[in-house]
Amino acid sequence: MVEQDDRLSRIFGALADPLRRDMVARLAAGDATVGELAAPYDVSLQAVSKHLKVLEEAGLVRRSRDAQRRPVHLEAEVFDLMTKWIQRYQQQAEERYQRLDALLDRMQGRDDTHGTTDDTTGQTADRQRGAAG
Amino acid sequence: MVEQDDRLSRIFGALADPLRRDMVARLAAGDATVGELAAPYDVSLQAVSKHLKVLEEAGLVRRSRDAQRRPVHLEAEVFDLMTKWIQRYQQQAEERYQRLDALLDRMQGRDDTHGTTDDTTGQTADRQRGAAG
DNA sequence: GTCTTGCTCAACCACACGGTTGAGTAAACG
DNA sequence: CGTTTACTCAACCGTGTGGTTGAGCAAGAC
Repeated sequence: MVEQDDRLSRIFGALADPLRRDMVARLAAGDATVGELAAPYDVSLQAVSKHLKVLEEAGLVRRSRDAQRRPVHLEAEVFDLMTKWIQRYQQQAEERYQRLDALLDRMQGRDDTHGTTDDTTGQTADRQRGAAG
Repeated sequence: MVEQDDRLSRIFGALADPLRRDMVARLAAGDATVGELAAPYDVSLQAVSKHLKVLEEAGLVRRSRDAQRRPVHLEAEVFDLMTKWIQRYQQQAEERYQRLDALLDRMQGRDDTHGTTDDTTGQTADRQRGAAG
């Protein structure tokens, strides 16, 4: 679990950089060499190589060997890991809204104690600490 | 475009930290105050406050006011932005695989010279497709 | 062999990040 | 009023990140 936690951190961290995100976008269209990836940008080849290392350590990319070239390949499966994480909490939040709406409806229909809308979730407490991912 | 680029960087950057990801997970279950969020962790309240600022600037979270308390609320819509970004390139990569597969099938049916099979994308290609296939 | 190409590794530098402590602020409580 | 609660802001500090240049290495070209 902690292992995947670290993996997610690497993945999100890797995609936090616009240049790296750009590279991922480019690689989605097809494999490319380091030089080709570096070409559109105003940075050194070494910098691009570093970025690729970050992407590789995050498991987003794989580097192979072809003579003196280093073709880079996008590892698309990693996206699933992110999507799963996101959807989990997105769904949880949505369900909470639905419960909140239902509660508000019921209160309006029956009683009208007072208008403080917050605190309706059983107050801010940690009734449900299902954290960790 | 650039504006959203920056936004995505902030979002991914915010989620690159396991503690912040944990907070998001907690907030998906319901709003909480800073103190409540800080409680489970072994860091100072100031550190947690800083983390919340990062999440806020990424648009993942909103802080309001309730007396001296600062209830934190998860802004779930942001997930859509991420999901869109991910799915876009995920889909693009998958389509590429399908095209590649189709090409390889056609070649096996006709000829078997595995010379320059690649280049279906116009980029430098190497025809190794190991993982997600 | 030597040269060139395509890349990585190493060292360095400025700056951002995550943590700390200490001080300050806003609202409730006595 | 002063105290307590709940927090933010400011300053500092070690470490990580993104950039640079310079050196080195593997493989094809000559």
